[in-house]
Amino acid sequence: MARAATTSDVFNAVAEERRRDILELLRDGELPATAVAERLGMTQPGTSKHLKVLREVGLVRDRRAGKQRLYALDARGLRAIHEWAGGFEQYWSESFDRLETYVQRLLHDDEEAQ
Amino acid sequence: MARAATTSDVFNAVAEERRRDILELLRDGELPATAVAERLGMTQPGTSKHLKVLREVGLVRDRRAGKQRLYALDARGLRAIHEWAGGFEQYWSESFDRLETYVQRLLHDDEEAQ
DNA sequence: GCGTCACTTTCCCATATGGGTATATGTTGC
DNA sequence: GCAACATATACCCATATGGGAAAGTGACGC
Repeated sequence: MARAATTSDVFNAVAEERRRDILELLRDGELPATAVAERLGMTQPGTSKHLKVLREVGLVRDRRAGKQRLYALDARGLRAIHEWAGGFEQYWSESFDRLETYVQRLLHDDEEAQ
Repeated sequence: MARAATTSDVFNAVAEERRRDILELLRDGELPATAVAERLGMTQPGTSKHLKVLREVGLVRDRRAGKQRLYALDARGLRAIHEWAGGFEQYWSESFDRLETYVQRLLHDDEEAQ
């Protein structure tokens, strides 16, 4: 097997930095595909592909406006990520304490080794 | 170019569900690699590879304990993800409203088209 | 209908993945 | 030193990626 498809998951879709950039950009409002490409300095076909991935996982919506296709953020899917990471909140608060315990254990092990 | 390395980012590391499972498991405390494999029903080499990725991005730490190697969660890196997703919080709250606007615009477009 | 603009899709490629199996490394106890 | 146990690495494979270039689709204005 290979790596999971980028479209299999919001997590996978968002793993690509370019796509995170796109989402951030779209916070300011709808934009046509070309504008996204320009503002992020990406090629037009490249942008189109990234937008497709985001569309497939439901993080953006698109609507036609004449020849243009306007892309808009649909951030609801990001909530799952926020909540998943939030489930670790107490642990990253404790991390310093834990790290200290860990370091002290290492030091202790060294003493024993000598 | 291919997809970004799984070790290039916390986002990429966490895109793999198996690795998220490992992190969740380690919330209950340190575990030797074999225990992780057993509890998640993964092969030993597979687990070892996933743990390596998590180690390289700093989401787990390991220490030797005799023949065993105990892995512990270091959740600090997940904070970045939590905060990044949190930056969209107001948007997923608004999403229903936006979706409505969007749908109405679609309906409107249809009317015009007829 | 036709040219043009705005995109999307198709191809091709280099790359790295995750999974399995087999093998190597490291540590302990005798 | 050696057997046994705990992990890590090396190999192999199928797969999908992101990027670039080129070709295809759709909508508009004349």
